Amino acid sequence: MRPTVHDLAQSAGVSLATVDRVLNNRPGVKASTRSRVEEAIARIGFVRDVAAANLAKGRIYPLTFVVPSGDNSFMVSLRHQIEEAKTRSIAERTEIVMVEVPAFDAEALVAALRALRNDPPAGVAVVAVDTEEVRRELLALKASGVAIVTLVSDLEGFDRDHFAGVDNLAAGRTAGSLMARFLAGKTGRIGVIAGSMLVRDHQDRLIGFRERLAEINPSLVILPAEECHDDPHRVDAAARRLLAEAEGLVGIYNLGAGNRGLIAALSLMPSGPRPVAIAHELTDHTRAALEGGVIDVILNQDAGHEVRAAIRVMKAKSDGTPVIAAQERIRIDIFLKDNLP
Amino acid sequence: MRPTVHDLAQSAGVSLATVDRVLNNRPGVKASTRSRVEEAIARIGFVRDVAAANLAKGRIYPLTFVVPSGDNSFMVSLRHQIEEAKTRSIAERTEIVMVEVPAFDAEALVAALRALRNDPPAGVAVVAVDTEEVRRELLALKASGVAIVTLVSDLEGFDRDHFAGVDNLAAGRTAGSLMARFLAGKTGRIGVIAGSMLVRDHQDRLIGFRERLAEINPSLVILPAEECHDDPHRVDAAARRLLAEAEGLVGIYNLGAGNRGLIAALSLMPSGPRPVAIAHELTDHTRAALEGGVIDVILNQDAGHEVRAAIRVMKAKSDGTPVIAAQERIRIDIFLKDNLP
DNA sequence: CTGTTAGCGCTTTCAA
DNA sequence: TTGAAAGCGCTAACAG
Repeated sequence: MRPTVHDLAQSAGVSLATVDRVLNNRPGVKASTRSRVEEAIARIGFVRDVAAANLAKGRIYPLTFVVPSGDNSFMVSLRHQIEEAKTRSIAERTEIVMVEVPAFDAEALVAALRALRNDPPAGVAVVAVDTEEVRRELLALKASGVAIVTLVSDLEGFDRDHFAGVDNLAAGRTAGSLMARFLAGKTGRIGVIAGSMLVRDHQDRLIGFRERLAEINPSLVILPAEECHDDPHRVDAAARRLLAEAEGLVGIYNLGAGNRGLIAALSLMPSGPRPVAIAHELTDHTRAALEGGVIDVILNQDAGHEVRAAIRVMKAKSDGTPVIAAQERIRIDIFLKDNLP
Repeated sequence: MRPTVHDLAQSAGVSLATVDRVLNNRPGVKASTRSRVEEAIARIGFVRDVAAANLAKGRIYPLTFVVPSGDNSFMVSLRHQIEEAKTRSIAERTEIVMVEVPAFDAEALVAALRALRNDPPAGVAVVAVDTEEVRRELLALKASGVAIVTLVSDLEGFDRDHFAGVDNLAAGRTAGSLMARFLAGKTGRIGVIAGSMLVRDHQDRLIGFRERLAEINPSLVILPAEECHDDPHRVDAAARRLLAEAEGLVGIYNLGAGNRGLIAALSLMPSGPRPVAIAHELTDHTRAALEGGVIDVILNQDAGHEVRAAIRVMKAKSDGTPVIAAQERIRIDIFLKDNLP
């Protein structure tokens, strides 16, 4: 039988209450008594039963997700996954609140975070815009004991508890590799469509893409990125322009959202060889485009995994429990039409 | 406050014991009383607290993994992950036993499974060889209430509770796609190395690979698969033969284990264009080969994920709790040197 | 067939 | 600074 608090109390020659005080390092224990208990813990190999502790405490984990509003497919799916997680709240002892703020709006984000100060949750998961103010606000929360998880987009050099998202530089490099390999030495122009170069993820993807493409096949000409703000209409227009104007457009990479526009433009092309098309995020639209051969590769981050990982990490951090690092790492999924889930 | 058994008992006008009986559908409750309680459950929205139940029951989940012995890197890593899981046993209330049986040895497997009959665990996860006897043995365990999870390799049409592994037909198709796309219309010969054509996984991979390659570029000639029984030395020899003999060997696919042999053979090639090389399972060796450009693509199944999924599913099945399907699905990971974890 | 009562391992008043 | 005792939500004897 694994030792319990009773065994521990007996073994240390103190009462249950004292054991509990030491275990939860609460004040009011003489240093000598404390060390006597700690010694006993080591001696009998006591490991505290978190489930029992949570039961006794009636503990639930109040967790807040702060995410962008708007109808970008990926964010829609992220929010959907948060709703799904709410479904599991009773079983997982969580109480999840989702706060939506306008995308790319630092002030709104700051306000939302500040509002959490009054009644701080156990953890905050946030799709962060990177400004000084945002960092300050998150730091303040962290200082008051809130576990901070950055979601999807990380804050460079910021001491969050965890990042639940992918390495976008690596994602860009992966796109570059696949583009170059699929073109196998061919030369020509590559069109790039981005959301906004003000967002870190997109910057990183572009940098990685260019780097890798240049490494493998420097003869390819990468056209300047078209910023379409994740808007399908603008993506559509930009893609048409690229396809019509660029002589020898052999590849096209949409590193942002708005794939519906890309798919529409590609689908309208006259038959004949299509450029290699690579985009991000698996949605109903991109899945259909992959299956139909309109898009060749989809790079994906699993929103469900991100949300579940964020929750597990916030809970773990909030009670000092270890996390399984490999489990919480978010992969850069590469989907061809052949390995769709 | 969420309703408890007390509320339920009161609301149904019965005692705690009766509530408990219907909750765990134990016998000895009049049908009318039972329905009265069930009604109350629905009325007040009672959801049972599994953690508290487990505490009261002192419940632990005895789980048995039956896996092949031998030094194939993937199986080594699978066993390592099982050991890792043991590490978490106290927290997860599991008691994990790992039984090793010689690879591909149906009789030994049957014997190992039969031995579980005396004291059946809550769940069995097994890397199964597909024979009638094995199926019969697993069915018998299932009939006595044991949750059955097939690991890595599934049993076609068998009613297991879950399969924790990848779709190998899809994996083969993915390999075929990548091979064809990387070769971009080039013609030539493709060498294939397999472990054993008696194993379902390998059959499936080969079928998928051929199919897909033929669809995309029928001019490629796929050489007959060399069966090397996952042995690095034999793989090495086979690869050398292929590289030396085959005029215009443009690609090589190892769908089995023994990648050390493949890597050795490729590394010894005179400089000049190498064939596109695709293999399975990310290990220290294949990682280094990817990084060094010796291998182009590694398809992977995450052994850690498989083990964790198997455990979660066995626990869930064993107490009738739902599983999060998307979380337990094992992906076909595609690794290039750019997106290594 | 149904109910009473004493726990599971830990926390939390309330006294001392 | 310490301890005794009641209780978290559920289960399990043991009586009736």
